[in-house]
Amino acid sequence: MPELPEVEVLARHLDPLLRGRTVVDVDIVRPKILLTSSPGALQAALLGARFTRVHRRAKYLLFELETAAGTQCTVLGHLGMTGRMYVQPATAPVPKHAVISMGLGGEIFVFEDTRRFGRFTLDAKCLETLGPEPLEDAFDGARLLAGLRSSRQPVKLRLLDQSVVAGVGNIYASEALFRAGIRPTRRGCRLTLAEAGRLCAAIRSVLGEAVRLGSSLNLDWTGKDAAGGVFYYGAGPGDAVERFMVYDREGLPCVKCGHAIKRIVQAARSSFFCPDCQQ
DNA sequence: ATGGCTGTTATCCG
DNA sequence: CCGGATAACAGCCA
Repeated sequence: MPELPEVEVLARHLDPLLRGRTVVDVDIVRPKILLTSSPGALQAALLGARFTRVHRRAKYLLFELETAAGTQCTVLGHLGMTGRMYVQPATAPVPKHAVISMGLGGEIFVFEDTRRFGRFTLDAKCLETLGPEPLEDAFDGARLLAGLRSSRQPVKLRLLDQSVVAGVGNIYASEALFRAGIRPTRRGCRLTLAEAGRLCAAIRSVLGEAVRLGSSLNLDWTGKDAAGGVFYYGAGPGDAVERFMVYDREGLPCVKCGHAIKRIVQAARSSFFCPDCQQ
């Protein structure tokens, strides 16, 4: 489920559920998700620790804890492509693809991830190279343009580079470029300041709207019933919420001009755009 | 049913 | 150094 809005909505969901709760049991099912932290080190940090805050940076969930020893500690969670996190009753069966679970006394905090691209780790190195948070004031057209100019890549691929702007993924990159009227194949370093300003505004609006929409919905966090209703909201059966304007709409009419949406492949990933609105 | 596709990203090669 | 390809995985769809 993981781009900035989905991670932000999840952090807001988990914060009140976990804050103040104490970890009484830890089950690390897939130690590969720990990166460089050892299972023993993570176990030691978590066992007896109390959650003090859950928040987000880029696509990472940040779990702030006060350890049993009384020290402050941050655990990073990343959902990869298919990660989910939720709190379930202790009596419910732990899901097939659980990678780690933590007993909270009466309830269990579960991280499940079928493709196992996710992470749950004490290793904070991956935060060091992240670019600006797109929803913060410091992110503007000039800041974005500076990032776009650091290579000759197509602008779509620049947006996926987390050191340029943090939290944009494959779906919202296409959506933002559509809103800004910029073709994904344009070299990022060739954009004008005015175009970068439009793209910056488009990124902020598309991410901001998705956070607001996701926060307003009553989501099924386990996703067991609906066909993936939690992620990229509006996919649920009978749900009339508009989803995307170009992503996954190859051949369908552009919502603005009616021309058929095109799909191209860039760095082995699909990009979608309107050939008329995005010259 | 086989192969191509999927919301991520670290690493490997040319 | 740069940028594209691949690998890490499992499931879904045509």
